[in-house]
Amino acid sequence: MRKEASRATGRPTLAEVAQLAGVSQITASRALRDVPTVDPVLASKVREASKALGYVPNPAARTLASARSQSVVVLVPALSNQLFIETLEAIHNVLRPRGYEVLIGNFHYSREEEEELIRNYLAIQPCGILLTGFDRTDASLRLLEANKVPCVHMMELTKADDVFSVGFSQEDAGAVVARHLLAKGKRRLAYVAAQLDARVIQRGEGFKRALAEAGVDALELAVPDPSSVGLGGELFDSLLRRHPDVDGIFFCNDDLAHGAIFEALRQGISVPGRVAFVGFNDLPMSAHIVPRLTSIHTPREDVGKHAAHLMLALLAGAEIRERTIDLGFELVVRESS
Amino acid sequence: MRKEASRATGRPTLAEVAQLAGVSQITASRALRDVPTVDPVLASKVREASKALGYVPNPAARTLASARSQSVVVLVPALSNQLFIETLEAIHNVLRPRGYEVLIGNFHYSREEEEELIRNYLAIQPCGILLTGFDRTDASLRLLEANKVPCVHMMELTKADDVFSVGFSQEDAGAVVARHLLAKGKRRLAYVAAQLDARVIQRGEGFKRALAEAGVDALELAVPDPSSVGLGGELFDSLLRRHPDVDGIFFCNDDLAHGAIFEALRQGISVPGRVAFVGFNDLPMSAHIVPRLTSIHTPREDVGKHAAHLMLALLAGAEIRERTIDLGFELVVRESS
DNA sequence: TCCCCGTAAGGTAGCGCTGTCTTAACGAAG
DNA sequence: CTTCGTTAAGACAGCGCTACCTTACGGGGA
Repeated sequence: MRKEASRATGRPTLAEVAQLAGVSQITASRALRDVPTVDPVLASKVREASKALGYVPNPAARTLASARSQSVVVLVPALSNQLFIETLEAIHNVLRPRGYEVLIGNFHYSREEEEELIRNYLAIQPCGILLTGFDRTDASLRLLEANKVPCVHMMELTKADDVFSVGFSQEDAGAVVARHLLAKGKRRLAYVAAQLDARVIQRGEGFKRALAEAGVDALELAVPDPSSVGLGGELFDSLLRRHPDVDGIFFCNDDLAHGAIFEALRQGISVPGRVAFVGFNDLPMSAHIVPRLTSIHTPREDVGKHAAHLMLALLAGAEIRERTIDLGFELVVRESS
Repeated sequence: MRKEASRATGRPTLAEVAQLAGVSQITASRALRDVPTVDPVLASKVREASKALGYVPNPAARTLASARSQSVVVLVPALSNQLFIETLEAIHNVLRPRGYEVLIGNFHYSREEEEELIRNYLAIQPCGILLTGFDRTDASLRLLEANKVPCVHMMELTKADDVFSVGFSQEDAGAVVARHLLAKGKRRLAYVAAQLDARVIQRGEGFKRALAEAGVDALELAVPDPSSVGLGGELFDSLLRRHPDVDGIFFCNDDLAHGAIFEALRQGISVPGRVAFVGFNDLPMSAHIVPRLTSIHTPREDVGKHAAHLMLALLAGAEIRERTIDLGFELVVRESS
């Protein structure tokens, strides 16, 4: 029986579980955390008692005592992009069933905002952080370093082997698009981009490098504004005015490409007859739009899944052989090119 | 100076702030929480000391001591629907700057999964819960009741005045669409729906009721499958086969309508000439698709914003006069009807 | 036979904060 | 001048859990 301290939550505590199981509190604690030094017989007694009482551990007490929460923070640059939603969902599906809380931070493509989020989230003593890409402020890096929180980087890869990353080569994807458009006989090619984050720039680099290797010049129209369907139409229109002879466009994401398709339809411009379009990410809509959009299919769910599993391995203190997981990408050729 | 207990986090604690400010620990605690019984002079001393040390409160300790966390749980039926993303973003923008953690639970349109989430999230002793709609299991209701967590319901409204809700009338929105299509001279009208949650059904009821009042029969094609662009095309196609004379369709959301527009374009069916389309939610793409889609614009950001503010008022113990906040909706007429 | 050491269980003492009760101080009323 | 009520500050005792250290026990080697 518990003493009637008015501040108690009323929920069963570890002490009650231990008492019912006839062991000490610390043994019950160890049994429920699967610490291997506990006699299996005692451990099962503890689990029975826990179930009988409907015991649920108090995360706050655990965090306070161990100076480490069961929360994993995930920082993404946007939620408006369906891409990251799918990654987050995959992360959730791995971590939640294993008792981890997933905290989402949206830094709106701002390094400063990301730094602020890191600063704030460190207060809750997360057991791990999943980050998007590698481009962040020095202060962010120092904070992460000083707090010794395991980090996994998503979406991009790196040569550095002291960091963990799960993703694919954005540059290679750009190059594949370039070669695809060249193979289709297109020669007057452009990269149209918005929201110029590191990955968007890498895609463009890969695209332009592959064109240069083929001896073809690349046009480019890149604006820092947030990406949107409407912007895609505008950018296509202004590119076309400046370069009426353009015959192939690589958009840095599908949203822009969708907007361009609508604009082309309005202007009566044939796609891919007069100009071919290629998008990036392969959002669900791209398979249905008229004309269906050729796009790079990115493994965003798998990125989330693998990143979460890598984090689990780090938390378990496992020896990691592969610090870089390249999940590749796939060019899905459809009607628009 | 702190004693060198190896288990300490190394971060400054409230005790150190209190010592530097020359007050007791509890006074420092009260000062930083803006408890009104603290002398303003002492309070400002405490705030200075806190800033000087770079003090950040430990949420776990606070939660353990007060038996209530600074976390607000938000339960939504889906993240794949852009609608809820915008609502979540608005909630974040209100609650995070005020020191609350926002925890997102996605119950995938499953009452059972929602119940499970409620059960699990109660373990962290959230200070409030934001819920979507009113349709949940009895066990869920009992859990919420028993734990005395303040709740705010989003998206739908209710007559019951012992609950807090922020949203708009889904039925009225359906009725407005019906009257709009009738005004356009359409007489062979259908409701096409997927993912039949309470709100989708309410929209259909409003639509059909308004048609009945005008003496017009309503066709209906409703499937429980998850909504998607592809499904919209399929549903439109099968409706058209069964009822080639249909001349106006209300889709339960924009995704379905977009898919139908693509399908119509493929089949060479004129929209709105032969059949008019109306969507629901007014996603960004609807203003750009060809033809631009008529839709009900729903105030999802405002729903999030107002729900969060209502929660803040509840947490502050304020007296709430308006327990129901009706934010309305707007029919945006475009080319498709 | 004794000692040492490895392993499993327990005792103890916090982690950092806040609820509750108590005390101190002060002005107003009798 | 005393008494009382009110407000502000502090003392104290946990909240529920786990890290750390200690103890108990048994087996193997000298």
